[in-house]
Amino acid sequence: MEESSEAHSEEKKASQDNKKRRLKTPSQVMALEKFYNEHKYPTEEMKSELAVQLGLTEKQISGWFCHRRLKDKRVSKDEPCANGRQDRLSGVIQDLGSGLGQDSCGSTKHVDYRYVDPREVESQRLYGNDFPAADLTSDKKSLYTERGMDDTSSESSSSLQDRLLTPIEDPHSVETFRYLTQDGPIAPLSSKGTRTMGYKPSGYLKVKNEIENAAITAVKRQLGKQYQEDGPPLGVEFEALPPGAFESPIRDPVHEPYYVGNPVLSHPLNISGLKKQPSPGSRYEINNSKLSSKDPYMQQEGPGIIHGIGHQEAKPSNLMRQKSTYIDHAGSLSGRNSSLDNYDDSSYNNNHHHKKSSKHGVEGMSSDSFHNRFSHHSGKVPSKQAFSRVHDDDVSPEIVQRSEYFKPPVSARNYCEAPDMEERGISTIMAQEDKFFGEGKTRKDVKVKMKHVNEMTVAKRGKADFSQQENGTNSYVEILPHKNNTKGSVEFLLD
DNA sequence: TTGTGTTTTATTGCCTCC
DNA sequence: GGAGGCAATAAAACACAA
Repeated sequence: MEESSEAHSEEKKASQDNKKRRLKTPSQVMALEKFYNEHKYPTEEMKSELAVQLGLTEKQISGWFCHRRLKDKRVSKDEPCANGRQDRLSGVIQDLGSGLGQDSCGSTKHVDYRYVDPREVESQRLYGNDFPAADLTSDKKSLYTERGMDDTSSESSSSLQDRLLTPIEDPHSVETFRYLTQDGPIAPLSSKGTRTMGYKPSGYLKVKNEIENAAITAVKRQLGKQYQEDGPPLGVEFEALPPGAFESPIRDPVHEPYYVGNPVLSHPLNISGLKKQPSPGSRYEINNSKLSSKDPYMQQEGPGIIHGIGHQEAKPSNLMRQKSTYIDHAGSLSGRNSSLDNYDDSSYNNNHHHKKSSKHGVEGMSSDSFHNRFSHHSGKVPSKQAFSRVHDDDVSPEIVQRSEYFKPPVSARNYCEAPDMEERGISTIMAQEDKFFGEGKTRKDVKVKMKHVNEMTVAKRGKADFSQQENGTNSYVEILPHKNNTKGSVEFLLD
């Protein structure tokens, strides 16, 4: 009797919980944002898969995307979007005067010149594979600009944040694209989506060149110097810049102290050292060693954090301000030894578990389900069991440990997750992030730290003082950003 | 601790397209 | 007519200042 009534009450409670508005977990939001970056208009199949992945209903997914688009639009509308506004990604001053504006995820109803039909853009992405070889190269470039343009939006919250990453993300998004379309489950599934997504050089592509020119020009101007045609290749480990790699400066005393583009470039040791030979006994090393055997991704590159932070730094400080909440994650980076690292699982569980409704019962994702889904799965929707979702309170120590790398910037509002992260298993990040958010630390606490880090990095950039990097005590936050910048703004510039 | 403002989520209605 | 999307609205969750 008691049991039944108890069960009944629980059922009732669950039912009420379901009615109640429930916040998406950070991991869910992250996954959604991530997906949103790739597909602003997901197909039915995508939605359902996403729903399965995240333990949400399709309705919720649809609603979320809908609101997300609205948010994008709203934000972009709020933004004056004046010509020459700075690209949040790379600090590139975009030439909006060319008429390319930034697409918000905008509705097709809007004829605002700033909007580029997202569906069109997306279709181009989806069919990137179909591009002529010649186009592919240029398209790679275009992707950067596209994203840049595509990023108008979200100043606030996640959208902006992730978009800040886009340039860096882009190179990977190309890849993402590949797996999404070639062997990923998405493309084959998107019967509807693909149906209307034939590639037609219209809209954005029409003005692509203009965009590129404007962006490149802006970047060059910002850098204050020009690369030579045979400058160092980007996107790879940099050797010391060859003497005379640059042409004479473009008389901009203000940027004089800067190394061209990215100071880090001139300090290859910093990058490689960071990536390959972290200080002995460092957390990174420990994690890396652990990861190396299990996570091939981690072997390819440094922690996703690297990129994430870089994005943040690339972002204008005024933008950084907003939604500092998520920046906090990055902040935790610098304080690897801080208590932030010492959170325990129970905190999170206590904080969040009680809020969860019984409907889904799953907040996190299996450690690599998301990633696998959209990258390696052959297009078949795995069974639910296959996802073996990680319950919030079921985050295995291993996962948690692995995730520590990504602790920082993955979040809805400050989506600084690196492109790597995207490919390395969002779920891993998600698990970690959920955990992170769940830890007893308040966002406020973390925020302070992050702020500090940001200020440091900004100041550092201004001074072009890299001595700290050389002393070996540098934090990821301090160095990584530069690398990001390199990839984000310079790479495409030179590419 | 509380009040207030902001953000996020859910719902509903209308519109457009197929 | 159904599906999908946008827009408006309400309400919950959250952040923050006093």
